Amino acid sequence: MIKPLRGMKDLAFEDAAKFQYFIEKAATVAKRYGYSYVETPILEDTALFKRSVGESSDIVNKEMYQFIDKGENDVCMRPEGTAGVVRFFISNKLDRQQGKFKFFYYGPMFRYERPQKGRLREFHQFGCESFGEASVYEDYTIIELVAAIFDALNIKYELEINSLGCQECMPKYRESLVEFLEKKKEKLCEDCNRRITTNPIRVLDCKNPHCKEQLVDAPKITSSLCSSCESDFTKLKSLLEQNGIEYKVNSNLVRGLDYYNKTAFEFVSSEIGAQSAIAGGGRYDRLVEFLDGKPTPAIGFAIGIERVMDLISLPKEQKSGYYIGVMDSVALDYAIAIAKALKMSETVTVEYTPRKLKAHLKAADKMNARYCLVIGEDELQNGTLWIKDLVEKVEDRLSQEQFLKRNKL
RNA sequence: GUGGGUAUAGCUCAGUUGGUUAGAGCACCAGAUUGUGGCUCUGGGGGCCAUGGGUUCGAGUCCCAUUAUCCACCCCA
Repeated sequence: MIKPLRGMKDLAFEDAAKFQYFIEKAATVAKRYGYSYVETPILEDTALFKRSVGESSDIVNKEMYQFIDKGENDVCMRPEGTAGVVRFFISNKLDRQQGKFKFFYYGPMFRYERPQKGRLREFHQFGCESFGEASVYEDYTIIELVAAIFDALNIKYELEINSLGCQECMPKYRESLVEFLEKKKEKLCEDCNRRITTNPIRVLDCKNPHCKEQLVDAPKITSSLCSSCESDFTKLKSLLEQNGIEYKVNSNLVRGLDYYNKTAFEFVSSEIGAQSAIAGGGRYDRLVEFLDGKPTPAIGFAIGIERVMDLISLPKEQKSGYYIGVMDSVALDYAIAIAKALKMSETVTVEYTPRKLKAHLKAADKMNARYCLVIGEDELQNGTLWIKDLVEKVEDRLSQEQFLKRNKL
């Protein structure tokens, strides 16, 4: 038996319904915030991700589905969504226009990781990217947008924010952090020691309790910000407060992708296991430039759809549509013709196996149909239909014309 | 990449210290005075006990390997 590949799942039945429900809600909210839909290719030039996500990140280092295609191009299945949208933004020369552009997208992402709860190799993200707006009001608004999506879906979350500083303050902070870490070197774990040179900020994020202990009095980025980053961060916090969005400052919050600067945020759920980040995002003012576009400030986020799946409860489904059954196979042709007309406007299921009335009613009930329509011997003889409303519990016998007229067909 | 757990019916799981024909619930199908649903009762179909090796008179049960899967580390949404 051929099974789906490791870390890949079929999406069907209730999960499929939840997925569509999520997309519908999220897209509706995103559109209200001025975002329009964009779909970019799943396969991209490997260089795109190396240059955007960053060579130092694990994603690029060891998790990419990368291969050489038949034209000998080095290609890669996208591990995240932002790079593709930024590439689209630049390829279409939108960076040369002065306007502001906002896009939302959703679709599959691929990372070659060991699967566990909330972590698949093929997973889906819904994300938004806003280009051309440097104001901190946009930082606030995009966080508000994520919150609005979760609110629309009745999902509980905790919001954590941080500022990663800019070109001015980040390098200085980095220096002082490295200095601090060098002193503690022997007491830190292997991974942390490696990170001191590769990506020192990530040390702050280490889950090892011994490391955490050592890092208590590490210099904090939030107290090393330059005046403009500092005032933006303060403004962001007050905007969140004014608008009733609860948050916690987490000065150890580091986004795993190299392109972030200034505002970084994460939405976390305590109800879904170890992989608790349900959305993450932040500002990436330098990324467009890195990818050969004109310098353009930008900010975005992504929601992990699978992570949020268990937190969604679908509205209860009402009985609807028609079930058509026959008690004798001679009536089938007749049933099919009626079904064809009905299908212009209704969901219709025809059972081809002749059954007793009781079995048909049972089946109609099982599939949540509103109406059960049965053609038996009597109906066949005098050209009528027997129809029962499974909700109102009333039944009727109509001629075919009467029935079609009643349904305006 | 590193740990640990699990693998028996379509699904959720029982299965005694190894012992005859493999169990339940759910789901499915059929019946319970002639053509009336959701409840109930009765019956039925459905298993290479993940795969491959061992140990044994005898293995679903014990041992080894492989594979899959889950959870955690790591990483991240």
